[in-house]
Amino acid sequence: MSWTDERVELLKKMWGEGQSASQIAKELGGVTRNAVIGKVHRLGLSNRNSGTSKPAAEPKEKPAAAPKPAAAAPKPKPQPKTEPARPVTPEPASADARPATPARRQIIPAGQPLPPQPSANEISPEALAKVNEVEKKAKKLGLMELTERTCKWPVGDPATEDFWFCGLPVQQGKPYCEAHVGVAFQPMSARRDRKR
DNA sequence: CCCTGATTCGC
DNA sequence: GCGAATCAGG
Repeated sequence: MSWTDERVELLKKMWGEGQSASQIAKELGGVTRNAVIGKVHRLGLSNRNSGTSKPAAEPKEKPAAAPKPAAAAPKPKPQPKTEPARPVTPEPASADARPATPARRQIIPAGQPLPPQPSANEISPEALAKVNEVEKKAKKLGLMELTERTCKWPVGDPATEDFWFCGLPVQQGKPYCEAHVGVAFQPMSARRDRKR
């Protein structure tokens, strides 16, 4: 595959939209992300610097480094960092209004029976919200579909048809995705309750 | 381990 | 010019 006009334009477009090199490569097909990045650089549009701690030049070994050609290209439209914007959907699982009592909420709110909870039962509401949210977009994988890098957080009752594993990309090392890692690994501030 | 972009250098 | 290999960071 060669860099035809069209392909280059798609590259420019996608890069401008903030797509990653690998995504662009996938879209284009026939090229690797390396190729894309290389092309991006050659095109001189690698501008996506926004504070990456790397202002100074790398003191590698570059004898007689030619100064960058100060070709001033007319840039009336400085591509502002287009933030993809997360369409966060705050889904109030339960509209339990309690204005008079801002007290702590019950344990786990909505229906889903929480899986293997270490022992603690006080997980940050934020983490829980995240879990509830993430379960909506879970891959809902079956046991056989799990791999080394799919979240193995179980949801539902194993005795039911309504049972599946999260399946989202795990967080480096951990067996769970980010959201589930949040509720899985608690500081173990568990309080031995249930005084016989 | 997964991902990201950046750079180098033989082709 | 091209892009795999490599590097550097998250």
